[in-house]
Amino acid sequence: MSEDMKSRFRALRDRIIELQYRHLNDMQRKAVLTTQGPLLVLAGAGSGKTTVLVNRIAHLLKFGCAYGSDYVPRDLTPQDIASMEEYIARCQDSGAVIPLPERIFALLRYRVAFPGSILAITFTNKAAKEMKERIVQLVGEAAYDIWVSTFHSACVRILRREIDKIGYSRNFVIYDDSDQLTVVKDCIKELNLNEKYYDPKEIRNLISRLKDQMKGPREYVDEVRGQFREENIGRIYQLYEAKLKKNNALDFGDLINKTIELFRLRPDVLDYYQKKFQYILVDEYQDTNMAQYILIKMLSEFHGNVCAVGDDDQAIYGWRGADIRNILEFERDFPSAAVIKLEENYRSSQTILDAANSVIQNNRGRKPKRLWTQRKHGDKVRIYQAYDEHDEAEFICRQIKDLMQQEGRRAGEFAVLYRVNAQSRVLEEAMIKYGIPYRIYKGLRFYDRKEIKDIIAYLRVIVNPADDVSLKRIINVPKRGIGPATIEALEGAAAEMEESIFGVAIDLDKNGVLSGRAAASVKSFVDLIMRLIALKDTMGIVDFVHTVLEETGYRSELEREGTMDALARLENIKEFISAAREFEEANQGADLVDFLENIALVSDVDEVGEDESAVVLMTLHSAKGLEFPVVFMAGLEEGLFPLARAVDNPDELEEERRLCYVGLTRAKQRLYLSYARNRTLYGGSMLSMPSRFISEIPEELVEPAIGGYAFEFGDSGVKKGTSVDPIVSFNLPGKVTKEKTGPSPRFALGDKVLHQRFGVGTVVAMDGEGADLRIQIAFEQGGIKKFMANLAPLKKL
DNA sequence: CGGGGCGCAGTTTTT
DNA sequence: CTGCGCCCCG
Repeated sequence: MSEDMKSRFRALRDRIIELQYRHLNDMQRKAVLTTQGPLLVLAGAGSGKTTVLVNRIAHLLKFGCAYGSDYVPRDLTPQDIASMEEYIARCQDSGAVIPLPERIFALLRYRVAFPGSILAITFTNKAAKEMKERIVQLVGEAAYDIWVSTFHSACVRILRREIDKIGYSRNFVIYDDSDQLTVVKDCIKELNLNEKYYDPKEIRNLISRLKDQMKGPREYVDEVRGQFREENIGRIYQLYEAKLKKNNALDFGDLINKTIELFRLRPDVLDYYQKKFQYILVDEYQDTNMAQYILIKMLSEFHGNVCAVGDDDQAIYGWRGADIRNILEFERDFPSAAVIKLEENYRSSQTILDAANSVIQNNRGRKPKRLWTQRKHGDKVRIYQAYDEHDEAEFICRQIKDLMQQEGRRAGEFAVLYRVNAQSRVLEEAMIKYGIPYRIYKGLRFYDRKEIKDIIAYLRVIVNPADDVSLKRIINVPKRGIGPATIEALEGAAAEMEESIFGVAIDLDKNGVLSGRAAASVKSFVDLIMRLIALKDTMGIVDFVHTVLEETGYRSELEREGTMDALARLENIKEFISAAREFEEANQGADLVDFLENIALVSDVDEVGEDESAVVLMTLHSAKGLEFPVVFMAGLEEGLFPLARAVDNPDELEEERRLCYVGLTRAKQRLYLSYARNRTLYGGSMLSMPSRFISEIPEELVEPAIGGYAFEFGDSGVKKGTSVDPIVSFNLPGKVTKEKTGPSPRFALGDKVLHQRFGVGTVVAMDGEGADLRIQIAFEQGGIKKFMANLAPLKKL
């Protein structure tokens, strides 16, 4: 075969492969076709990164490493060249992707990937599921063997097979953060420390963060040597680790760290997985922590094909241990990495993107990016200055109603985003008042409910009787006469004998730890558990859950209670059972261990944003990854967003700004930003300045929303003379006219005043002067309220 | 052991 | 203003 023909073939091959991805933009296509070596895809918001990931995986399965390679099939004929040319011509004429003729397809493929050699990591199970579905659409059933999962699921999958090699039993249970908290509390108690000085939540979080950085108790203690309190925390951590180990339990951090430990201790195991995973893809790379980075680094060592996709501007989980340096330093960590930026946005109007670009530009230490779109500029960003949070909420509701009426929008097209969950209540009340269907998406997980945790604890004990934490939870639920003293005796004996509580309880006859009535109660509990253990493999999961509920008396107890609360719990249990049924149907042959694992790792019982008929209310964090035609961002006030505690910490402030960026880029068509001058939060009221993020948006991109109170942007949240200029300045015709924003009327103590909202009242206190005059008014109805005299809609009577 | 009262804290939460 | 955790009393 002539060199000429070879190079002709390569050129045609590459051209044909490119044509397969003509529906992608140039950068997306490049990301799909760059299969060899490390690759960082910086995917801006709405830039189609999932499309890239999915197509990339499909491409690996279909064409392997053909593109750009030297490979030329041996049996290539001049005829083939001709038909390749003809195919290209046909494609170009039709403008569509014509199915590849069999022969050409065969010529193009080179070292195609096995599904089992691809590992695709996502951050949520939902994302994993969606990705898998989309891959199935492209390549069919081959997709089932691809490892598309979260870090945690992938690690569990490995550990279930191999963890016995590092001294755990393979039926380990997974502790979620509330289990962690229980253990931490136990530790504090056991060490005779005071929960006042050793806040369990704080310590739980610290332990998690340490694990994210792969720091064990030893490393921590070394670090804090000489600091009394920290040393004690180190002791708590140490004990915590011992307890988990003893209970044969792993927490979320362990899932990653034990996998790393396994790989370090057993090079043969590492070798197997390194060779297995020829291609590794990591989505949301900006949210990875150090341990996860190390894991990826280890796994990719052999083949070196890591594709990290993410957006440093959307890194909003630093407080959860995510380390933004992972994405910023990818090129250093993976030398010779290619970097591709996806900046074309398919979601928002240019105006919205410009606003988002302007805000995020104020962050240092980011990868320069600028989102753009081929779409129209669209509407300006509307800003509403509300008198207070009620006014703000009502504005949002009025606006939603108007848009539904005038533009025929459905409720599902709107999202209201806020910084803290506490903001949702007022919004919710307004939604009710205006008769707008809404859904609040709260982080409250279904599985966190007491009754569900109880059932789960039963199931865990049945699977793993060494699980003291779960055992203690249910040993006396429902009441069966095993009080705190009894439990303490069992626990003490267990510690002494280096046994689990259940291990002690099962041997009461021999060890004589208890006697009399307590012993009898414990014995019957042990019998109950033994009976259930014997039954667990004789029936399906759903039947077994029913059996547990009957045998333990849990259900009858609730039925007996008969209160509203008990009924709600029974409802939740029903829901749990239907979740179990769903799981059973979707996973034929899965056992109880699998089910429990699913519970621990999968939180989203109900899907977000699937409901077309309701406005969705959620925090900015929860909104990540979603999009809505109309977005309201509420509470853009200094002190709330950015949060007060973030303003004097540059890193935290930047994270707040990224959060703002995430919020802005959720909007497809319309974007509203609002803030309240008077906000009551947590019982205390505060006077707030508009968020600096508002003033970071150029004036020409914004306009005041109708009906707001006049505002002048000299009062931007940032002091004059700092980097942010007070840029927006206009007055609105609206509820409040200029006279009311000018020099405040001279109020005196005892004056009767009329407030637009609260009606008639009497001035009872004054503080400050001029524009800063604060005034307290006792209303005839509604009590005493505080105002800024020159802002409040007040009239002297 | 359960309920009521008190005191206190109170970002964000993919696993 | 909530929600909870804890303590005390019946």
